[in-house]
Amino acid sequence: MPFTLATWNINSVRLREGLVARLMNEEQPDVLCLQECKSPVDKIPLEQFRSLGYTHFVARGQKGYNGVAIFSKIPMEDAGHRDFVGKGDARHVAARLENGVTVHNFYVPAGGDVPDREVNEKFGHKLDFLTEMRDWFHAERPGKSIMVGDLNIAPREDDVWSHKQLLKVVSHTPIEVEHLGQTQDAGDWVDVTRADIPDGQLYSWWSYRARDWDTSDRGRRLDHIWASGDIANAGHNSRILRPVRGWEQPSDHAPVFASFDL
DNA sequence: ATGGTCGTCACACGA
Repeated sequence: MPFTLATWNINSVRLREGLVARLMNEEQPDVLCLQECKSPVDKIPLEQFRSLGYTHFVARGQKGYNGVAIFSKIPMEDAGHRDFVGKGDARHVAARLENGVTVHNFYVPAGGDVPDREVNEKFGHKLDFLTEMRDWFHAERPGKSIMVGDLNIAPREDDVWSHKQLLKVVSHTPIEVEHLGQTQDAGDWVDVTRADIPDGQLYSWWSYRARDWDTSDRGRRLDHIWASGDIANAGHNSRILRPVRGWEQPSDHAPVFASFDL
């Protein structure tokens, strides 16, 4: 049974309820994973999403920060969550679809401005979070799984507008790329987006601070869809919906899509 | 080289 999955950092699900509904209406992903909901779970607007067919829902939330949610038209059960780095942050939730596929939804810490854990504890937190993900995936050996989210790292040279100018900018530093690579290897994860679209610049995030994000096009690919090796071949039709970044009062992230024939 | 913009929550803080 084929299905389509999307991941989107929404930057407040309450402020952008209408944009979420528009994406559901226009694109109809079977499963939609959101990050940065910035809302307690009991204040996430559900009614409109339910009326659009997204009758299944799991989430983790906290007031004002972080927050991850999975909306699905496919029946699914809560597959738990983990408090990486033990700060009580709502940065991970998992669900098991009725077809047996487990979906992990992550929001990796952004890491602050200075890429040095000695002077910026947020950068250390980001690296520690990735290390704990690596060790967990190594122990769990996930099979028949998809892992998505805002990983806040653009690993490849063609995942950023300027490799050279971003080498010392948090999200593209070698130590972050190394940590992300180890996390990917530990779970035998395949980068589905890049398996589908191996060549060329690819971005999912453009800063709010640019005068004209579309023209300057200084983007980064921070949002990812990975699949475990046993189902990675089923992934296809990957795409990033760049026009969504130009919708009214948008998130600074565009949604990333992939379909799976399973 | 610097500052540029958002969202949340009520003062800065995180991104």
